[in-house]
Amino acid sequence: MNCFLVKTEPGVFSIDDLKKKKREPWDGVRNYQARNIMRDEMKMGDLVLFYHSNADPSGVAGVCRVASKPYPDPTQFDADSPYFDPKSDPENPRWFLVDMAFEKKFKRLVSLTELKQYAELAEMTLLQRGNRLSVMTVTQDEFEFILALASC
DNA sequence: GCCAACGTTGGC
DNA sequence: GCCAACGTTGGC
Repeated sequence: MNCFLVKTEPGVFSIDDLKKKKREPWDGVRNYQARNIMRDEMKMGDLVLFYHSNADPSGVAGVCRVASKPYPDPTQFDADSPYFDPKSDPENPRWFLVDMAFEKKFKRLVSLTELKQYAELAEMTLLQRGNRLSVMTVTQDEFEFILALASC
C-alpha cells in the first residue's frame, strides 16, 4: 500500500472539518507534481497523513484515507470558484482530485519541530529544504514512525 | 509581516 | 528555449 501526506491550512480546512464532514473532495490543487500523485499514484483505501500548514504550530494532525478514484476537479470549470482555470478544457481536464475520508485525529499534534528531530524522518519529502508540494508520497516506514509518535 | 524558495508565465 | 518577472507557499 502507498502512503501519502497532504497539506492544508487549518484555517481553511482542518482535521476537525474533515471529521465533521466525513468525506471531502480534495479540490484546489494547482500544481502538476501534486496532481500527478493524486491522479496516478493514489488508490482507494490508501492512507494519507493530514498535515496542518501555516498553523500554530504546524504539524501532522491525523490520518485520512483515499475514498475515490481520481476524477476531474469540478472547481476548475467554475467561474465563481477561486480555483477556476479558464485554460482548462472540459474535453481534456487539466486538474484531477480524489475524495478524502476521515480516518482518525491524533490524540496530539505531531509538530514540524518534532518531526525534524528524528533521523528516521530526515529523508521525508516534507522536510526537504524549500519543499512546497501540497501532496506528496511518504514511505511506509515514515508513516508508521509518525503514527507511533502520535501514540495511536 | 517578512522573506526564501520555487513554479509559472510570457517576451524575445 | 532562455530567463526575468511575478505570484504563491509556508516557516518563522
